[in-house]
Amino acid sequence: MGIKDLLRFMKPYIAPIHIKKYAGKRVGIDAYSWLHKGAYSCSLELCMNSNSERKLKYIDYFMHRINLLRHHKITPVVVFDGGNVPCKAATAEERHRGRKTNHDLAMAKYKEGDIRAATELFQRAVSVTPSMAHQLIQHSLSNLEAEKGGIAAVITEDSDLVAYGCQAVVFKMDQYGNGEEMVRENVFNPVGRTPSFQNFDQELFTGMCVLAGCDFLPSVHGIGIAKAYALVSKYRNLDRALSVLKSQKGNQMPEDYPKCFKEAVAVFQHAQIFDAEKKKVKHMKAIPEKLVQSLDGELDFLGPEMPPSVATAIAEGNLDPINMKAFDHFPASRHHQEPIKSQNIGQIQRPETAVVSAEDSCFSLAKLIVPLTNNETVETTIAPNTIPLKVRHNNPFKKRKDDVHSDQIGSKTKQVSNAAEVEISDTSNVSPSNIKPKVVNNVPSRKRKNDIILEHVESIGEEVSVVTEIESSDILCVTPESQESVNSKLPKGKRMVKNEKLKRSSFKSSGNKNSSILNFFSRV
DNA sequence: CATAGGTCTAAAT
DNA sequence: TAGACCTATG
Repeated sequence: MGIKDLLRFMKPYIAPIHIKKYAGKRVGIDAYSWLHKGAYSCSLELCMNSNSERKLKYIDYFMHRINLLRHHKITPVVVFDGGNVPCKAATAEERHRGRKTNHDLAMAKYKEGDIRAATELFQRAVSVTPSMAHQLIQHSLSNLEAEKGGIAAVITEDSDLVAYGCQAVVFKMDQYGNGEEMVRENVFNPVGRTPSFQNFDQELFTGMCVLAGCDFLPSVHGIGIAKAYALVSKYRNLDRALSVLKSQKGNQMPEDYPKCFKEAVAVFQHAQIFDAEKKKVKHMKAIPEKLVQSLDGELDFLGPEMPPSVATAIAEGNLDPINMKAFDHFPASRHHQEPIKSQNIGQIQRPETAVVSAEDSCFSLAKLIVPLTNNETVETTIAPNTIPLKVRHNNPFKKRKDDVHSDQIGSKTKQVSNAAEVEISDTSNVSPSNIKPKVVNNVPSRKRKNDIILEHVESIGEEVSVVTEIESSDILCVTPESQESVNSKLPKGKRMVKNEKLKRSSFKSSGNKNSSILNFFSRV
């Protein structure tokens, strides 16, 4: 997902930061990435629909991070993405037909008053088109600027956010608030950085992203981020870049690529969002008449039309945007009436779920933006037990030896699932037997026979890398102790070294001196 | 050099 | 399963 290779390409513009940089600001949060990650800590309970406390561990995870932000005086604007499935790479032709058919059928049902059937059909339309809810969230995140005091940055794992034009995007924020940031302004006002985007504007940049291949449209064969950049950079105009590309590719370019291209770009620019004040769906940015014409008046790629009543219900968290059913009424015991306090970062609050301010919330279609400020009345909006989590076994933050030489942060992209819903699949994948961690802490059950156990690394706040010839089956466990000691315990030929270049990517230094896990290692 | 396609591996406490 | 890494191929 996201824009293929974008983060790697943009590496010169990505730098480590601590989230406290955004003290006093509003920061958007792509809630699903945290939900997914948090769900790993209690996947078993979720899968088995256990009643134990542990089942709500993911709330702790989420709230811990929310509290972290609030501790740093940041106003979190949490966005729940109700979208589903990334679009499959069906041909554009099929996509269009399917969408049209389902859309028509859905509209028919809707007129009959059968909202549920209609929305089911709408979903099919959506599933073959870009997941609109997903886009909307992101778009709203990036453009709330004028409306609600602005979103200074968005925390996400999804490289798409850059294409949407967020002011700043923070990727891979960890539990201490360390992350990797890309600031829009730095991209467009570069000082001697390569690649240069000095002559780009947001539209050109977005066009480049689409050309390189995005969730909504695969790239033309042979075109990747580098060529996309070259094209846009050279012609400085999307239409011209497109026609040059067409002349180069001939019929290697799908017939409707230009049309799809325009739609994809438009999705990044003009998503529908829910206007919290007027309580209806609107376009984030007006669609120019010119665009309407060039698209033949068809705008359904931006998502189905939604009547204000439905949109409002979704936005207020009363209606599941996926199945269009009302959420169950929660048991009274699950309600949390106390306002959230911003102090006490260590203590995790347990509102069962998202907290929403009635008067200050704003959201877009199929998602919820939840501002948290100190003195609001809070209200539970989505019960965890009614929103099953779809757990994906992905790996957003993999670090490898190759990252080490880089001055920049790792190039990985993110993964944000669009699933708003919910089943946890395949428990076997998360069972210990299938986990082969490269680095583990000293949880006994995780130890393996041939583990190399390192008792201590002295200065845990210092970056250290392990450069060894570790067998792939070896697991390295490192806890605080001296480096010498570490080396003495390593098998022959293996040693632990300090590596300057690891400084940023290797270690979560701030905040937690008790951390006992050296969370980086290299394998040769 | 850039891309496409295969292979490998995963989050959290 | 998706993403990140690796590499054969153009």
